[in-house]
Amino acid sequence: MLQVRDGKLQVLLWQRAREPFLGAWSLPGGYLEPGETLEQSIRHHLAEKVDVRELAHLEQLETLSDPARNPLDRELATAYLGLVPADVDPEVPEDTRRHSVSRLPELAFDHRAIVLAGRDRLRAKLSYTNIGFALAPPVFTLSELREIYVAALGHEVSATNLQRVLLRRGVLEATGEKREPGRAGGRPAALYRFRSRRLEITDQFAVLRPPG
Amino acid sequence: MLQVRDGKLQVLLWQRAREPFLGAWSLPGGYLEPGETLEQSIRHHLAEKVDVRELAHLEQLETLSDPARNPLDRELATAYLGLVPADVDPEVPEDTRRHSVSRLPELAFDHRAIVLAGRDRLRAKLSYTNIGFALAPPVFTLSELREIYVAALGHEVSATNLQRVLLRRGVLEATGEKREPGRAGGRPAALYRFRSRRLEITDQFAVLRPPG
DNA sequence: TAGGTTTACGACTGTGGGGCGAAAACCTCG
DNA sequence: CGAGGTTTTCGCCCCACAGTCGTAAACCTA
Repeated sequence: MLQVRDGKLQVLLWQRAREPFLGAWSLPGGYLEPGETLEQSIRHHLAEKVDVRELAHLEQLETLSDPARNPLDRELATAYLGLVPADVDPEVPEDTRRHSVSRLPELAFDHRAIVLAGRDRLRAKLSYTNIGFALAPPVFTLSELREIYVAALGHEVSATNLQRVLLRRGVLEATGEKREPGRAGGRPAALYRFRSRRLEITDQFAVLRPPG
Repeated sequence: MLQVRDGKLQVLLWQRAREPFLGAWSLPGGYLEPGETLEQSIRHHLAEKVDVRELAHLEQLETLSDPARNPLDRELATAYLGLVPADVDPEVPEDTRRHSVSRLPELAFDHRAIVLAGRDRLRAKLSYTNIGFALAPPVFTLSELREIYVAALGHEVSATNLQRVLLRRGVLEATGEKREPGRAGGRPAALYRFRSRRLEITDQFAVLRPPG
């Protein structure tokens, strides 16, 4: 479960309560119950830690099958990527915390690789889909959106380009309102929202398109 | 297992020998053995049907978990996409055949959706990676490569653009040789090969690149 | 040697991302 | 109430690169 907070991309982790890797930080999850789909299982286990209704996007990453990934027992795991908007701040239990993805502690199992794979998937999709809707609040200014992109992508982003690209593709639309001219002075910023809150591919890959 | 043959994108199917879906066409596969990774299991089950050494590329697609996907029993399945170059023509057993992806018969389980997902994954990666190496023979002319792309993508492709794009990206390199001026007359075509035979991303997604 | 066929390659066009600087719209302070 | 500072917005120019087209090259057959 990734989220942008305090200008950093963070991941929700909790401390394992049993062997193997007792006490180590790990991704939330658990065993699949009979009659459940994997997605239902993810939501179900996540609901024990946080408010799942805030989950704006959930997609499957990969199924790990290395026989040695669990030293005690043979175990398969299917990893999912979940995204939560930057403005939600749900309470979490004592054993659960958010960690910056750029400075992860030691993680149990192959969870470090999973987190990095999720980060990379997110970065790629930020460029060619509207997936930003799952990281941004319902309405926002362009500079707020820029900060979210900077945190998630890990490099500078030009506000000018961001606006041009997302508007041209029809990803964003102006609400018509302006942010209350707050504390710091400066021109009041226009408010935008994502036109759709479902994943859509907005940049058909560059080359070899069908003619016409 | 996808392959371009006779100008069409084809998929390897076999007829099920037991319930459920007895007699229906289905994707090759089988149960995971203890100590195996999923990829080893795929190769192992595929080897019973065809020569696995010809498999130029293999990647995981998705894990299916709908409890109703198998009417008789609860069963998870992890789908893989395998690619075979157009020039290999391995013998297959009696119960196994290749079908055009654009005209699939009734398939067992959710296998139809898997085949279409594999096709779509292939089409996307043809545009932004060098994955063509897994569909093309070791050396080829540009028009041969064009036909492969046309079959896989399902629409016309300009040979001029294909050459420019793949050469500029450094995906292709000329062998220096020319095809034997064969039967039909015309200028003899230069031969090319893929510079690498491992999957590489060659088109970093269009937008919001790091500055510099 | 003329005509047909296939391949190769150059020139031109258009789309869209990236950079930059000026203008707009607010604040605060003197 | 105006000057100066800050933040946002917008227009202009550049350029990389995909897409189109037309012509030249290099082979065949008759």
